[in-house]
Amino acid sequence: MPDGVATASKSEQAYQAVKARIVDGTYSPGYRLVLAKIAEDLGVSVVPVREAIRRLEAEGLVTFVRNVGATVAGIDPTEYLYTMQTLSIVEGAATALSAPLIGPAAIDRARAVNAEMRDCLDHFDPLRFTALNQTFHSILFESCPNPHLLDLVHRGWNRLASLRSSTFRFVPGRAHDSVAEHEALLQLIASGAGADTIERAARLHRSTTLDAYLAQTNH
Amino acid sequence: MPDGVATASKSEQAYQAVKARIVDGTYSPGYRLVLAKIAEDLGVSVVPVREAIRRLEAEGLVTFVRNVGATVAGIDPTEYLYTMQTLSIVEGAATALSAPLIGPAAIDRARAVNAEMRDCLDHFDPLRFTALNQTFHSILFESCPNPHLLDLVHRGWNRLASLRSSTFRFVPGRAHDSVAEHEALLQLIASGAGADTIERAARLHRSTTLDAYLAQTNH
DNA sequence: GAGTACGAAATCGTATACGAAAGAGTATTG
DNA sequence: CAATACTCTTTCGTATACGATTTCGTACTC
Repeated sequence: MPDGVATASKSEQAYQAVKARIVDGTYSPGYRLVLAKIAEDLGVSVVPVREAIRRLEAEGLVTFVRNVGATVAGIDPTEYLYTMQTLSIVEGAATALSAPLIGPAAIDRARAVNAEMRDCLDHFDPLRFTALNQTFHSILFESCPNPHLLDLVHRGWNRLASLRSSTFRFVPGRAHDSVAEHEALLQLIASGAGADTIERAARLHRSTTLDAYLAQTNH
Repeated sequence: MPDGVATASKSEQAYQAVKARIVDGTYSPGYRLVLAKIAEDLGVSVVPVREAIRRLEAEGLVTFVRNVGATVAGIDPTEYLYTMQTLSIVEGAATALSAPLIGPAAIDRARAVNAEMRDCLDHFDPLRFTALNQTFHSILFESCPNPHLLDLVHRGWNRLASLRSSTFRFVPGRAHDSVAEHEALLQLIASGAGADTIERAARLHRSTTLDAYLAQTNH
């Protein structure tokens, strides 16, 4: 036993490392992922790297073509639309299932996060706004008792994270609406509204973001 | 070039082969999947088999523990519930998105399939009933224009197929209701009902099946 | 000059081999 | 007799090596 903590497998290390580089934008969409090169960079052999890449492919973060190679998944607007639509569906449902299990403390936390988001609008801090936005939504859906559904939500967010770094542009007007919608959503949850109502509101919130994106790019 | 058709990779072959054996019940839940043994059976080495197993793990068909091995995924009622619930959500949405794109011809086909299902009830042919049921639902959601969502639906069905072979018991009463619900669903779609209405109906249909299962096992 | 055929380089796909971890069974000791 | 330590077996994890496939550059021909 080299140390106290359980050492992650090489394959897992490679997965985490490559995923991190994709999500944070070091490897931007279209970047060619050469197995041998990544293996050398990480100090492991190609076999675990290959496994990591295929996992990332399954999550939609990379595109893999047989006998040709892997590239960081692209960003075409159609893909973005489909991903957002799917996320709106699964996240809406996850939020609705979470709602009855969200305690007053979590609601307060979410409200505080949303207040910070409002501040970010005044100080124009899009990066922090985006990070807080993810935190806010996490609070709402993390209590979802269905782990499969929760996993789908996480995958959707990851996918978007990799796309966002290059395509998402902060739209002040939309961001303002977003904060207001968040508050409305919290009130719905606090008031013990029905699952259908909450699901509809959560889904609408995301759909509206999608519409804003489309209006911005596709005119 | 060995032959005209594109030859599948060993890894893909292994994936298909093991998946088929799980879905058709040759490998039932709990079955221990030893890499070396499968590799020998399929006439390939362990590397592609390992890749196949990990893909199946990502789809929820097998459980994998590091340094211990893989087993065909279990069937505990909680898992079943979560899977069905998730499927009801994504399939409901996929069906709603499909609805406007389903032509009269497809509706007729679906109606014919449903009629055959009714026959199966008279002749008591649960196996064929189950197969037809899948065909029926496929017709409804296959037109879904969102490929990500469609993929989630397929994964859900696969997952259930592997569980069903050992847990699902055919319940005549429920099956009868099911046929009636199918007809109602078709009428909704044919009448051009709104997406919300169709989604709700499709989801309810699956939830009811889930309830029937729970009533049967969890008393 | 454009298009095609050929060959070399790059990269992936998979087999083989060996080291590492976990589990089972057994001997030993209190 | 129970508990523990130890070894042996099984199986996985990963490195290395080599064959297969694709791609790109270059020369050749029409």
